[in-house]
Amino acid sequence: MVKKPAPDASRRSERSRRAIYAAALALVVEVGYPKTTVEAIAARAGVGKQTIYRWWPAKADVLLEAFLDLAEQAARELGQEPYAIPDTGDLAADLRAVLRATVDELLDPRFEAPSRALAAEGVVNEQLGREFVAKLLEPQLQLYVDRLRSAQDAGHVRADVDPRIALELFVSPLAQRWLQHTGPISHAYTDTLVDYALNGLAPR
Amino acid sequence: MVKKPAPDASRRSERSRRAIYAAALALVVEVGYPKTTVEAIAARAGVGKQTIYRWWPAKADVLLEAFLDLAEQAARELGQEPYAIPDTGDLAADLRAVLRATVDELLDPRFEAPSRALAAEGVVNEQLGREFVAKLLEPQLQLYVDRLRSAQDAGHVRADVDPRIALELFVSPLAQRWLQHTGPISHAYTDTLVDYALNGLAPR
Amino acid sequence: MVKKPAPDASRRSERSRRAIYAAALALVVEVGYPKTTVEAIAARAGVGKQTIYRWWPAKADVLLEAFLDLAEQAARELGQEPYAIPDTGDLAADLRAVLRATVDELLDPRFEAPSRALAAEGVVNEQLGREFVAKLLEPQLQLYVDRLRSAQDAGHVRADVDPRIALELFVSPLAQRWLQHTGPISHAYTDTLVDYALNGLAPR
Amino acid sequence: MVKKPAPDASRRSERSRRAIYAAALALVVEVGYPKTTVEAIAARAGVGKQTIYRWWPAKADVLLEAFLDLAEQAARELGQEPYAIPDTGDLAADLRAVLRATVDELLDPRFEAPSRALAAEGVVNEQLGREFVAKLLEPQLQLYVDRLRSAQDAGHVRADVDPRIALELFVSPLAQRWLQHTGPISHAYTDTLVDYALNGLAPR
DNA sequence: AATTAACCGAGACGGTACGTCCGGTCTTTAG
DNA sequence: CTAAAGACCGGACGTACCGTCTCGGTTAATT
Repeated sequence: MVKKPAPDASRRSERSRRAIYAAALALVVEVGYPKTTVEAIAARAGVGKQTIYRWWPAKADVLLEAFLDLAEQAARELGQEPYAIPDTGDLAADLRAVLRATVDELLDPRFEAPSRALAAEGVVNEQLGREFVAKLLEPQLQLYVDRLRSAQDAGHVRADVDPRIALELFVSPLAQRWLQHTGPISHAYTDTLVDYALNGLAPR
Repeated sequence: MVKKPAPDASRRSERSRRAIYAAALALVVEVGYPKTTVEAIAARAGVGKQTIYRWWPAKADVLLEAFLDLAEQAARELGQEPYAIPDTGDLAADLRAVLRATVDELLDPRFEAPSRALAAEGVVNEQLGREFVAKLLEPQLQLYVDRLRSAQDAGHVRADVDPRIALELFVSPLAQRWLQHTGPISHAYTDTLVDYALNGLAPR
Repeated sequence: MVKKPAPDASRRSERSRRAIYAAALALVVEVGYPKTTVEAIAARAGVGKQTIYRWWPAKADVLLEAFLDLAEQAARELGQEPYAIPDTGDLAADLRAVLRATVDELLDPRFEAPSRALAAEGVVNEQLGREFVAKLLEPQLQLYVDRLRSAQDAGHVRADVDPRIALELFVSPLAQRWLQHTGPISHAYTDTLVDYALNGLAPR
Repeated sequence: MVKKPAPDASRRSERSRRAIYAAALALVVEVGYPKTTVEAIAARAGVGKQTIYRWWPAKADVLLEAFLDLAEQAARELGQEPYAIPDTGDLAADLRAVLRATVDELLDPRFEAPSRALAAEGVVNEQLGREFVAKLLEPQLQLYVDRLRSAQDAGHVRADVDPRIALELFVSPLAQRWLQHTGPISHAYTDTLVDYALNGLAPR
């Protein structure tokens, strides 16, 4: 086993890192993931190829980091308290609101191409998939867990329900429609999901 | 736009076609989808590259056809009346049974690699994705639609529920866990899904 | 040891071969040997890089073949009986004539760049050097051997002289001046060489 | 034209300079000239790359200096009065002696790799070639000029002979055989050269 | 003794070319 | 005419070095 002598991260060029993120995201949007080449990212970023290979093992990892950065940045721009589902006491309304926001994001072309690309790569490349889930998806799902627990405390959801599974009744159908084109996604659709699923969770 | 003068399908070599299916599936299992090259498929199948390009536009289409063939063959082997969900009158039991069977199939390594590969390609390649869904996924989902409608007729499911959406409460969570590695899949898990979701669909 | 499965020479593209020769020679003349890259040769010849690597192991070998081809072609153009030193009976005159012709060739820019490049590579790359000598240099030196032997038969050169060594008295000084820039080369210079050296070979 | 502000030679690290010479020579011997990289020289010498680029414009110049240093050092070790051909009154014997010594040096592996490398580079890189000739070759050739003039004074060589050309009858054949592998070199060979050539220069 | 200026080892950087691999096309030979 | 074989053009891959640059850290010479 030959290990590279890990480069000195403290001397890393911030400028290059940002340029690479931007180039990678732009190219994925413009020409799609498979036609996005490391060479093109380097050229567009005005960077040597080695600078990419020095810091990332593969194209997918570049894109993952770039996307995480984008998501973080977007979150920072958007809201002060970005990491929570509203808790107005009305669980159905809160879920409808957050799912509608998710629909909007999934339809935003700025996000669609790169996140679709990452999801695809994650399906086939398990290591990347797990990182994608751990860093991006799971934290968001955790918000649902929190909100559902709060609803359980308020007696709006059966106490024996596992929130980590319950949330999938809302989230997974949307995810599948989006990922696999198994159907259109819209506010009406997510509203319906909330309607159907919440009944199953409510106390008898 | 230059169209190729479609080759004469009647003179196509059945032997080559089967060899190509076998080689494609074997390679996807052995080295994964991205490292499965048309060249390797041709070599392994003992076939000229042109024979592949003559009949399929791209690697993904070869694999799709190969997989459809595999699925059909497997169904035929299994024998029974393949295209239906049992209808014992007990909707919950029937759904649990069919979902458990799905779990088993998803965990079968013979199917896992190629179907994962196709799903991934379908995420990013919309045209292929739609074909994958239309030819493989949707027919199976339709079985759920049928079974749910039957349950509606028997009064076990609210009449105003759209079965095409309702089925996603059972199917999509499983699909997402499998596709995105967001959690383990098991019989217990799908049983729980049926439990949670069915409550929401039952008449009050 | 992994051997490539030798490509089928009978299917080789003559067109590509000639284009590669032309491109290689042109580039060596234009930008010099070290800046002549395989990539540039391929681009200029309108050829894939692999087509070069398929048939030649290295840049130097391409150039060697290209130059041999050029030399052969030039020889064919020039004379009907190209492979002989004139034998008028006057050894000194004959040697002067052939050396003057050599000087002219060495000063011809069409030949200078590539042959200098090959000579240089041959100095450092023994395998190539030997091939260069065997295919190009030695055949020419052999002509001197023949002419000197004829002179020995005529009694104009000492019988105990080894022609293969004797020829170096005329040829090597010129070669060294040209190769190593140790002095200017001209007709007067080679005439002087013939004058000095021939005395040493003449019978007492 | 932008000129670098010439570095302060008085503060130059002697230690680095010697380490670079040693590393350069060692690498040329071990892996050959073309595979000797500036990076490897720096690494082997335990020196930053910039330290090399600060003091030398190119790899070839490093090697030239290193070799000049080696030659000087070797000469100093040998002791005697290095810069002269013996003058015993017997020109033939003196030339045989010095050429035999040259043969020995050319066959010494310590010298062969670097001097061959320099000669090769000099063939193709005129600027370096001229420096190589001026600093190393020409001084040695001048010794022959001196010895031949002395022989002319003694009446052993025709007065109208140009010694600068005459010396090439002895030296160039040896040089060509060595440089271009056109034949083996040995004491017997150089003795023969002296025999053939000297006759041509002797007064009638 | 403190300051300053340069060299120094180290190595990241933007680049270029390497030699390999494969996509998709075209050509040849056999059946 | 199909099919196998495989050469072809094109172009991305990941690697190796190029020559430049920036970063602390010595080390001398100047204050």
